[in-house]
Amino acid sequence: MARKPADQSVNKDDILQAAAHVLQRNGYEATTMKDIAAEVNLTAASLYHHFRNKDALLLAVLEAGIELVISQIEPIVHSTATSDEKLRQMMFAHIVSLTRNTAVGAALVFEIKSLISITPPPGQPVDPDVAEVLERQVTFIARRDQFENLYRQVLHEGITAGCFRPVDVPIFVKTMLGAHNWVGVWYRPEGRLSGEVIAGMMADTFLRALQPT
Amino acid sequence: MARKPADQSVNKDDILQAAAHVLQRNGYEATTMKDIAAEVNLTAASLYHHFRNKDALLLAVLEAGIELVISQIEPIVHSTATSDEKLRQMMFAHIVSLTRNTAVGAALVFEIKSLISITPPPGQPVDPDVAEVLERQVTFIARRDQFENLYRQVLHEGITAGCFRPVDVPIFVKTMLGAHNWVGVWYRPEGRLSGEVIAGMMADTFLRALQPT
DNA sequence: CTGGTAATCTAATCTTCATTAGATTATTTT
DNA sequence: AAAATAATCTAATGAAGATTAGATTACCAG
Repeated sequence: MARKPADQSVNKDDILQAAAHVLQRNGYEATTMKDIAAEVNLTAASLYHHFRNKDALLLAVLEAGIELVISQIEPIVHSTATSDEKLRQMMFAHIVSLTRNTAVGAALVFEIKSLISITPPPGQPVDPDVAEVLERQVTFIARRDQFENLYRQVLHEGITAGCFRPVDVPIFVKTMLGAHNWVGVWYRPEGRLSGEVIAGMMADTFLRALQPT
Repeated sequence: MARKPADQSVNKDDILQAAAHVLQRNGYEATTMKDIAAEVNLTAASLYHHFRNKDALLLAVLEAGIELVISQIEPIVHSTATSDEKLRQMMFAHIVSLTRNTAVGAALVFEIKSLISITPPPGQPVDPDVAEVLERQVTFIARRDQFENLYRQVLHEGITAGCFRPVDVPIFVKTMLGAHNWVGVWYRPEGRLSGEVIAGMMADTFLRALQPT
């Protein structure tokens, strides 16, 4: 009993998807390797063939999530649209993305903390595996900041252009992002409204809030 | 080595505070009874004198949190102020409260999921302890809904009065609450702005978004 | 004072994981 | 088709952590 035929064997991506699902359901600490493995019909031990350890797996989920979102938002920032159009598009894309992939969306919201609390062990000798995870963790946080910066840039740009009223940019962005992130938590595909409709409404909310008086 | 002198012995409230802190730091699953106990200079075993089990303790933290917030928001809803004044006061109070007690605030945001995932064991016989926790869990969720309803009420009221533009109330409320909840995550007392200033800005944001055109 | 109760402690117990070791078998390369 | 590699499995191992059992001691009511 060992290797399955090629077309049944899972790849990293399958595992990431599965992990994202389980993560959404249970949260990081409550998610066991066994749970994840079960989703793809493997045993827990098999996962170690694909990922160093549980932390590395989690991190991979988050990395994939943030990269996906960034890849959708970044082009908009560098487009030639006006600031308010840019912002609308960014919010729309971001929110729709979260509703499409609530698993990753919720993971992004909820698991950062687990992530942050992986502190380097007080002793001197650092296990290379741990070191790598630590490193990627830092990179991930940096990536999140870059993402937040995309919104900040557009805001600044718009304020300077007089297209938006002057607001405290960092606070306004946190306000928006909080609202957005939360969507990944409460949105249900079978709910009353589609992701697109919701995204439109929310974008409206924040754009109106920015209208110069 | 046993009972400490009365003035050094801890009460439930001390433990709740401690639990809230640790919870904020580590998240539910990663928080050990030992961690909590350590904050109040007890051993893990001693906590069981005060709480049935870990779930009951967590629940107590969340219950205290939501009750605190509701107690601050509810009177405003029933005051005689105009809808927009009410809403401003509600948001202000809510956000300030979250910045004052980030421990509980963050717990409220993050731990709902742990809470929700305590599903009744598939078998028939239900441990009375588990039953009680389950029951309180339902009550807690109901309480959260009631809280959300306070915001909905005021929104409706304001829209009917023509004081706010017509928005999709449920979505707008989720948008606001997402933004608010998130404050409990990023706010740092040593940060650039005070809780009050932040609360004011955020309230502004949403009130402008509601202005009839 | 003396018994009763409350609050703690220490020392198990019992599970639940993550992770590792050591096979086993499918695919691919040569 | 033999050798190398990849993907799995089963069966440990080990540690962490919740919970329980059984003292022990402080404080209070009579």
